[in-house]
Amino acid sequence: MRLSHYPIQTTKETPAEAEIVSHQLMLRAGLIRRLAAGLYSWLPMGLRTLRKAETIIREEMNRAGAFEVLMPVVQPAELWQESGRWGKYGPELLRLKDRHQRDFVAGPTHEEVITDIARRELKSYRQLPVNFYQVQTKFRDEIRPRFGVMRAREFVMKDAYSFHADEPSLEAGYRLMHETYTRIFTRMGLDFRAVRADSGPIGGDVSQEFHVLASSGEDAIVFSDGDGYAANMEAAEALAPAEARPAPGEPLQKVPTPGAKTIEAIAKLLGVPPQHCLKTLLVEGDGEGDAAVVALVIRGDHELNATKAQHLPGVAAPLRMAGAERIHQATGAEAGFIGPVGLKCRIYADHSALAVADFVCGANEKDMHLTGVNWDRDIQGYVAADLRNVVEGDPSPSGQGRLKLARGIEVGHIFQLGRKYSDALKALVLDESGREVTLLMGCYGIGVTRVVAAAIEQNHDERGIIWPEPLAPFQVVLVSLGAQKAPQVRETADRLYGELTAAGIEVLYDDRDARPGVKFADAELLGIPHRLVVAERGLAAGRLEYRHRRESESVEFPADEALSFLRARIGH
RNA sequence: CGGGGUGUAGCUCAGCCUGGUAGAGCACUACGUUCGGGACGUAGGUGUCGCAGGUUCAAAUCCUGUCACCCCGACCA
Repeated sequence: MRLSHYPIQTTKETPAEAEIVSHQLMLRAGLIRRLAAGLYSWLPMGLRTLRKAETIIREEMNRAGAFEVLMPVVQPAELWQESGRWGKYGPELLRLKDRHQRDFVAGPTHEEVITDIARRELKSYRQLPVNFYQVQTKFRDEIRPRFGVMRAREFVMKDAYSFHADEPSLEAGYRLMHETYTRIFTRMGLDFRAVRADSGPIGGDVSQEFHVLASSGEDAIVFSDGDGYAANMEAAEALAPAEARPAPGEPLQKVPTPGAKTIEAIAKLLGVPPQHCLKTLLVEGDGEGDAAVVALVIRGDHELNATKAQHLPGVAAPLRMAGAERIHQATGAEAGFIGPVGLKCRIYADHSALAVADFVCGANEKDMHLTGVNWDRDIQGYVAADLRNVVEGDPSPSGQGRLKLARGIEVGHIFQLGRKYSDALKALVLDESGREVTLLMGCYGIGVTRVVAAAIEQNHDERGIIWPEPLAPFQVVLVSLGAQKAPQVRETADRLYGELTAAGIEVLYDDRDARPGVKFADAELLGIPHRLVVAERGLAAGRLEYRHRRESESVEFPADEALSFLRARIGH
């Protein structure tokens, strides 16, 4: 492709709207343009990369025996009513009416449609297992779209759905997708981790997320340095401390703590470390009276894990903190002075909070705290639970090593759905003995547009993008310098362009009448892996210049060996 | 949804406080010089100052409303 005729506009200045580096670089390199909040157009250069990602995904899905389909973006409300999600899905679901006032949705995902296909097409266990996938546009009306295509409202997703007659088959299909995703992200040249995700009350290892590691990632992920354990923060288990709790050594005392509503303030005021202060969070319960709130007690230096909390019996899901009125009703005090002593509501205490003796907590009385508090002696009827986020250095739940924290960008999610949709939509097949059985389902997503952004987030420098080679829009950028006044430069570059292209190499030929600085800067901003420079200087000696985007020094080589030289570099 | 902020040329922004002929840089067009790391000169085109009302002799500027966009928050008492 000749750059002189390629519709692309790069900019030196960073657009004000872009906060993270991938968004900035995608705009500066002219890969995408914003149409409205969370809606982006892909321009030719950007689309080439998006297609590369799609192609890798398709090849690996096909290799795994999945079948590509294409389902409608617009879906009838009836299907969503049938699955129950019409009522449950919040404002993220874009609802539309057609001219006949019939309700439709812009599909945020396609479980309903694929299950409808399955119940029509699948009649016998002999047709199973089967995996259908598509690469298609989704719409989710995000509260706050941001970070460009990283969290857009409209985005391209590869979604796959597998159907099985029994659990072992579902598990095998799930494992196959795990392998397939690993192949996909490996082929893309990304540094990624598969982590356990929150699998809900069902339990078991049925949901995993694939994260591209990047310091700017929105998600906290956790992994062990001593074994294979990896999970996202929501799902990462905090073990109970191994050491036994010391015996009570102090009497229970009430002390005035005027205005000290935070752990930090109390720790400072009373001169105790935060881990000896326990904080009591009141959340809404799922009942009336004493069951209207639930108390959660964690150590002052720990954070509540909302996902864990909302799975506890008696806690309303989704988790909501109790309002000031509820807090007053349940404790007689206000937030900041709450403690577990004397509470009538259900009390859950985090394992690590239970290991503390002679601790400080709120007195359930304004401007008062208790010191020398002890479990069992002063508080009874509590239940031990895992309530907190793990912290760096916690022991690995699977036994070996300590936990480390990292940031990740979720680019894939695989899930054993079970019968949730097949039950609701009555997707059944006949088994070997002629009995009707409900299909088991797995679903597997990859955010294709997000993968592109994540690749940049992980691979860039101050000059621009550094594409992993499998995702680069072009493999080679061929730069001619001074072609206007040196005909042999133009001739050589033209000939090289023809030869390399004929050899099947994707070449972006910068034949523009621009100054060297402009050409180099654009080549680096665009992140093309291999750069070939044709200039009068080297050509006089019969030499060309090569440089990889990741390297800082160029190398020269004989001009007539260009093809073999490049082939060796590209591995083509 | 709550709080904060911004809307002026294709882009980045100044001008607004203190009302008086709409600006700079980048980008774009032409010509000339330049040519191995985002050149320079000359000339040129470019605007419903987000939109609607209001105040005023006069509004980008003041007032009211409205729309759009951005940021923070919406668990950590």
